[in-house]
Amino acid sequence: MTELISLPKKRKGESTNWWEEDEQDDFSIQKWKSLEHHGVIFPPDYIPHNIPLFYDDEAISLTSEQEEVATWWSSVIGTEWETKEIFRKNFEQNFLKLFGSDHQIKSLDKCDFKKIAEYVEVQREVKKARPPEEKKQERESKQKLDEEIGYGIVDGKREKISNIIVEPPGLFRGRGQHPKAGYIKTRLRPEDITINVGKSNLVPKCPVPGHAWKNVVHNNYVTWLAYYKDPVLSFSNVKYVYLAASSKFKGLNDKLKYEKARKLKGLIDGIRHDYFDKIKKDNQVNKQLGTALYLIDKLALRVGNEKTEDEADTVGCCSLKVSNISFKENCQITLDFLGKDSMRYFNTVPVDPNVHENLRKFVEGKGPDEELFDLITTSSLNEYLKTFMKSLSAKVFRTYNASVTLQMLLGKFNHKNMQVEEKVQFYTDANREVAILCNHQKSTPKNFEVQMEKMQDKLKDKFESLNLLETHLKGFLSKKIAQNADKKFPTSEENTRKAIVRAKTSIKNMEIKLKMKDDNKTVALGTSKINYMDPRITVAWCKNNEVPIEKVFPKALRSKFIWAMYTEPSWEF
DNA sequence: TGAGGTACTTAGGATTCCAATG
DNA sequence: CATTGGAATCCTAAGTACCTCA
Repeated sequence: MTELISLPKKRKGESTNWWEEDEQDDFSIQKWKSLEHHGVIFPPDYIPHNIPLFYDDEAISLTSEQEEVATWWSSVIGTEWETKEIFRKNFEQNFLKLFGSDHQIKSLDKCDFKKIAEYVEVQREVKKARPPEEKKQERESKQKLDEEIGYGIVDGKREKISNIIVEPPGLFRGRGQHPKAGYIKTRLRPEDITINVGKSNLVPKCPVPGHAWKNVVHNNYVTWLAYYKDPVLSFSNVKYVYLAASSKFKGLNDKLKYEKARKLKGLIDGIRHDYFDKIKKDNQVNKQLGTALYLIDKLALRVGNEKTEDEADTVGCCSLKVSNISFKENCQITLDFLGKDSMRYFNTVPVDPNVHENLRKFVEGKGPDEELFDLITTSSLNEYLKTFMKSLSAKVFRTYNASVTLQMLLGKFNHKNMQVEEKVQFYTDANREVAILCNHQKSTPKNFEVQMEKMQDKLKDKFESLNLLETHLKGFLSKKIAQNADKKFPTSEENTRKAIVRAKTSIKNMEIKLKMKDDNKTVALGTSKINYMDPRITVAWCKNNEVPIEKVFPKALRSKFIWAMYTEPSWEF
């Protein structure tokens, strides 16, 4: 077997890699012994441009704070945010508050941001048009800064930090119908930040002169380096600063996640047996538990925690409403609801007859806004799962089903002689099936249609030149001089044959590309690759089939999954 | 048992990068 | 050499899960 992945050399008797160590178990209790880092840094202060806002054709000069917020709005103009009702309404309220009730500015509709918007546009152009050396220098100084403070030291090992710059101020872009979309996200100061470092390690210096961190703690039961209250959702949300995906903290948890899913694989037959039991003959609560778990297992639904009034109204399995389900003939149901990120789940599937009957009963006598599963909660469902395995919870089913599906699909591969590109396409097809199972979507790229047409045209051209080549070849065969004997056509029969082969592969590749593009129009492949499919399945498959790993895992994924790179070709999920 | 808090994973869109193309 | 479009990465919102406390 060729070694297709370049790996750090292992030294005899010395193991510096966490995934080769034995002490992974106590990670669940104590995460580290020493932790050292440079804290967080803050986005640059706002620099005013002193361009006025016009109100009833009158120039209004703004304070720096008002101007900054007005400038945010200016860059929203022309995007769909500008006309999004909640966003606009919330912004107006927030914005007017900055002026006070006796100020003449009383309505967003009458505000004219044109001059500021022009300025924003010009600045954008200026930034884009910077000379390349300047851009390069900027990039380099950014890298240097990152090199200096973008790393922490955990138990003596240098680790990348994922987010050292705290979130800049701006307008809150909540997704879907988020009740707080358009709120002002205020600027964070050192006084908002709690720092976590080792007791005997240096406390990071506050980067803003004359200011100080809110607090410094030494909590080694957690993996975060710092946290702050979210400026918009401060009542509930906390933002953490963590190490990057390549770190031991993240990698080890990731590995444990997949190991848990593999354990579920060993139990799944018993679990399915048990929930079918519950579906059939138990009391109402158990009927709901069994039926909900059936949907989670079969359709890879999220568990669906309750949400508060201050969030977009989305659902998962346990929070499904009567209006989200409809019943079709042949034991089919249609689920239609907005899930995480307000992405629509819309699917018609046949279900087990008992499930179908249960669901019909759950709906009986309820209004459209009432809960389908009114007798259970996500906690009670997870409690039920704990009876099978102490660390089992609903989300493990998504991981398990995604990984099992990938393993099964890749297991069908038996085309070792394929071109690498075709092998990659096979992999992508499997990836897509998983993504569809998990309902990972993306919006159709802008001017997708135009680009498809362009590619179609190109393909047509390629067919035409293939035709010409074949005619040219016939010329040789009938011993006539080909009429295209000039310029761009090959001068020998052999070369013509070669050119034909080249043209054919080129057409084939183009067709593959075209099909992939269309198939992937609305399917997001990345999410399942990053979060759901055990990377060892992919690594083993690549090794077995001589596909270089970088064809399927870009750099960031190779370092995230460094622990999986040593997987043996014979490994199975 | 339910609400709120905490810590972590998962998610799509925006932005940036980079290589192919004219 | 500039443009452009797809891939890769960045950003931060939005989930899950579990704990504590009344």
